[in-house]
Amino acid sequence: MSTQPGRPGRKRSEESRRAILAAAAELTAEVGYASLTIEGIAARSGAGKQTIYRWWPSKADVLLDSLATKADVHIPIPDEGAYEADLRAFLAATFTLGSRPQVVQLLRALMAEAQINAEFGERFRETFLRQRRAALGAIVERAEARGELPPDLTPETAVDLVFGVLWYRILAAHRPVDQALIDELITVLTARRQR
Amino acid sequence: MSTQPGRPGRKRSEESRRAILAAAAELTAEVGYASLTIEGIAARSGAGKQTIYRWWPSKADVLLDSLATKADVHIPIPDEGAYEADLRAFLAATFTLGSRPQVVQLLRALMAEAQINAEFGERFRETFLRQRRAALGAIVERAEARGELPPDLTPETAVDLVFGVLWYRILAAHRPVDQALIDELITVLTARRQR
Amino acid sequence: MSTQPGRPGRKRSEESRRAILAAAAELTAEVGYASLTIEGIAARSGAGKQTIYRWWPSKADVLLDSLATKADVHIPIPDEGAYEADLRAFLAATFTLGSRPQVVQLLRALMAEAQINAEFGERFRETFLRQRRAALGAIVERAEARGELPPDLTPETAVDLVFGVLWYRILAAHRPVDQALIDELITVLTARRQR
Amino acid sequence: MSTQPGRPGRKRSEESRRAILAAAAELTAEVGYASLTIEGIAARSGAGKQTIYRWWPSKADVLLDSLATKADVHIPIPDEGAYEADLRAFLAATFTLGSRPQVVQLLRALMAEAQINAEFGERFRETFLRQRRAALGAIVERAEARGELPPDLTPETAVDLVFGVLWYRILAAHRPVDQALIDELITVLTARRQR
DNA sequence: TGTTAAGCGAGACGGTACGTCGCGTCTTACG
DNA sequence: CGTAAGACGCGACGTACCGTCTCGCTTAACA
Repeated sequence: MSTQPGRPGRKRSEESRRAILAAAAELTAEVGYASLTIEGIAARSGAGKQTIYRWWPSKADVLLDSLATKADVHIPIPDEGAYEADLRAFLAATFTLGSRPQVVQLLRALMAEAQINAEFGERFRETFLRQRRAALGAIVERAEARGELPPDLTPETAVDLVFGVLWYRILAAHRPVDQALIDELITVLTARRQR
Repeated sequence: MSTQPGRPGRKRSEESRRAILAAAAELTAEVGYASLTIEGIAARSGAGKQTIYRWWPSKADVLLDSLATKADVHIPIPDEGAYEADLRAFLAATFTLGSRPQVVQLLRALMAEAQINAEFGERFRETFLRQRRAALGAIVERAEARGELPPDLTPETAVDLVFGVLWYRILAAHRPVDQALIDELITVLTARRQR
Repeated sequence: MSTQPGRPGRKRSEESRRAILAAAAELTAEVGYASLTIEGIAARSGAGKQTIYRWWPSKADVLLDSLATKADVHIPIPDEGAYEADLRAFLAATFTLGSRPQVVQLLRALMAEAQINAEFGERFRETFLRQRRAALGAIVERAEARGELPPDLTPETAVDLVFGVLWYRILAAHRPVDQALIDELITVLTARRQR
Repeated sequence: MSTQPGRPGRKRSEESRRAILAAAAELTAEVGYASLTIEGIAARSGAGKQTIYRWWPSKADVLLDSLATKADVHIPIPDEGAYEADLRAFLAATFTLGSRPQVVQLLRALMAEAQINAEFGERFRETFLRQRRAALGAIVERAEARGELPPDLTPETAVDLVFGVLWYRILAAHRPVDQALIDELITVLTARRQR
């Protein structure tokens, strides 16, 4: 995706790159993903279509790149020593993100495209989804090693449960993720409630 | 969507309807949802495009209709008296469905379209998703009334958890749903294990 | 190029056809053949690009069709009984046509395209050029039968000489064809001058 | 079009120039003028596009230059003292050239471009066509001064007749120029036969 | 012997048009 | 009035080249 410096020929224009990512994000917010077109992005950004096709294989990849640009999308792996605190921090961070309508709209579009376009699906899973799973996975595995996970609940399934609800609310239920859900999730994912 | 009987003119052709639904399902399996087109369905089924547009608002609606045609998609609400048995029956039925690749492919396409096309999304949620939620919801609410649900777990969230994992595995993880997951889900959704 | 009447489906739109031919001729006059585009013709005529591609294989074919539309392009084969009179009539008609700048511009473009695009060249020769050759050819062959052609001049070459000068003036010399040239040509093509 | 000698900087690369002219000629023969592109010439010749644009205004000018490179394209003005001998020599030389398919293909392309691109047309006429006219013109004018031209045939028209047939056969008739035509032309252009 | 300036291959850039695909609408003739 | 057929206006696709613009490098003439 980037040009080595020691080569002949004009360098990739960083200005165009930024303009394209910005235009794509704006247009998605304005007209929706279904009406988003490469031609529209080119026109809005002042770039030529070829410049977009040169660097991204599809409009979804432009959006994926644009999403990565937004700073707060990167969720750190919390490690405060305590399982529940880590979990709470992770969920809070993730769900804060989920409360921004523009980001949610983007996530819905990307997940949809991933279903329809297998190659993009691969990229989406490998880059975006995997990172998120890894973050929560680290927390949960640490907990399991300390025996803080409920018995009969593998770390894998625990992670599936969390992301499952999160995505289900975004994709199917259209209900916001709130504090109550966080509490319930923590109840489900910790052994403490057994008494 | 249907023709009143007591009126002049030719009646809707049941033959065309079936051919269209079949062609749509076949083509989705063969070329994928992204490459599915109304023109393609018309050509394969021998119908005119107008006939399709007359009875369905979009290609996704044709597929949704085609899905409803498949017999075993209709999941009954089990009521064997015992919460865990009901739950197990529901999960088994649902997950059996999820093990048929063609059905899974269809579900992925419809869920994707629901993200991209708001009007279809509405129809998809109202007809397809709601029925399923209602089935599981009935079971879980019965359990709650009997105090068989874990404390701090509302019926709503319990249902979200189940469908969340199911859809997450279909849409994001691409891992099959197996017996192990069913057992874990039952563990999470019943209070009994706490002691 | 035409639709049989006894078939299903919408008929070819005669209105579109006319609008396209007119737009093509106008645009050629306004911006020149080099800047003539199918998109431009579509925009000006209010037709879709596909409609143009459906009926004509290239922009040159549209122009060729448009040329055939102009009434006075059709040159009759004169037969007044006398060779020189017939010849004079044919040359006058042909050269009158050659004095209309728009037609000349069109002819130059078509002849150019015929050099560059072999398939169009074939069509241009078979439809347009051949008819003209046939007209003059009839006159000259009649004259030869009566021994009115100069000795050692085959009818073929006689026709080549006439169209040669005509096209050469149009394509290479950019000089108008005038009465003097007609007189000289008649001198060359008749045996009378021999004395 | 050429670099002044007394200045700093790298000199024009003769090697590139030759490679470009050769590539252009080869490609025209291989894919035809319509598919000839500046990018193609650059790729084949190993030159950069900028180098081509620096020295030639269009692909047709490259070909015109390439044509001038071919040795036998330069037709001398014969002067053997006798009109008919000069004429015969000129026609033979010209028509020999016309029997080389590659040269003919080039001439067709250049004449076509001259119709379409006015500026190139000007250059083509001023450099290429004018020289040829001058050569034949000299012969014919000499003959006229000696009274060897048929009466009522101006030198101008005589030259038009010759080049007319030549180009007509190349552009429109696609028939080779043969000895018979030469004989007929000489008959037409000399007064001798009249008696 | 450096400095300066032009030419060079490479290749990204903003554009324009291409020819194709599919949309959703609209006649047709037929049942 | 429903139906298969198919033309229509439309909009976007992804591609090909255009002519221009950096890049880093090479090659000369001049200081």
